Amino acid sequence: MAQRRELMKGSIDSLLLCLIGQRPMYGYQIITELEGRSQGYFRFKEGTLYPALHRLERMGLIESAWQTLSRGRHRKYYHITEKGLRSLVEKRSEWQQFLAAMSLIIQPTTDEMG
Amino acid sequence: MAQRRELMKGSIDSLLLCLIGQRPMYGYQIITELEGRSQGYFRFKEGTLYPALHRLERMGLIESAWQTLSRGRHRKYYHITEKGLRSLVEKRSEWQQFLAAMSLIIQPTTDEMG
DNA sequence: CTACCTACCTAGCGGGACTAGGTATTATGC
DNA sequence: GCATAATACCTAGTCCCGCTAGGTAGGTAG
Repeated sequence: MAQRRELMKGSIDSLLLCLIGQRPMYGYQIITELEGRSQGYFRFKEGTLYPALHRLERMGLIESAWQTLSRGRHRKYYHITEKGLRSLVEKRSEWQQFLAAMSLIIQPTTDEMG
Repeated sequence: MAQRRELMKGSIDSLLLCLIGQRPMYGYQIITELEGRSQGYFRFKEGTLYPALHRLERMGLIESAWQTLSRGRHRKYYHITEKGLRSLVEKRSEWQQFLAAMSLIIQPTTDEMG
């Protein structure tokens, strides 16, 4: 069942903005953080995450800054922008509306069947 | 905001199975029915619906039967199959899990900020 | 130097929603 | 007769995006 993959579409940006909106994070950390917070449900592949981060940065919703740890070790931290914060509010609202519409249809129909 | 389009992916099949699972319906009817039940939220384009119906039929989740009204007028009614019913149960469960995972992340964070 | 972890990146594939166009019947209006 | 619009179906091609599969590079353990 590859339905989960499809369900992701349109939600990933909201998830990323949500996390980064709480505190600056780097890519690899986002993957483990998402898996932890969702109790194992979200397991982002790198090929999913990094392009998504680049897209968000291109759109000006997040910004990045390299941070060096020890010699040669480095991480790219992302933080949310003003525009990103506004977008996050909007995306949460979009999600709520979608949720409401879905639940109007998807209900378990305990008494409908002929 | 084209987010709505992406949110659809992975949900359309569930919506269609839900409707057809309640009673046989034809394509054009599904479009108006979905718009009505969702209070105007879902407005499927024909280029979205018909390919989706054909896909569901190819997968054996629904079956179709032509019905003639007056001379020349005809509708293709879809009804759900046994396999479709099982799939619907599964999809509803998938949706619930996705919903639970999303709500663990997407919450409005009233008290999180540093 | 092999293996695995961290940490980043990307070309290309696949699939699904949509665009834009088509067919055909019925009905209204000029 | 011709145009427009509603009902009712269909589909080739486009776009977007998650993912596959591969790469770079440093650090650590055997």
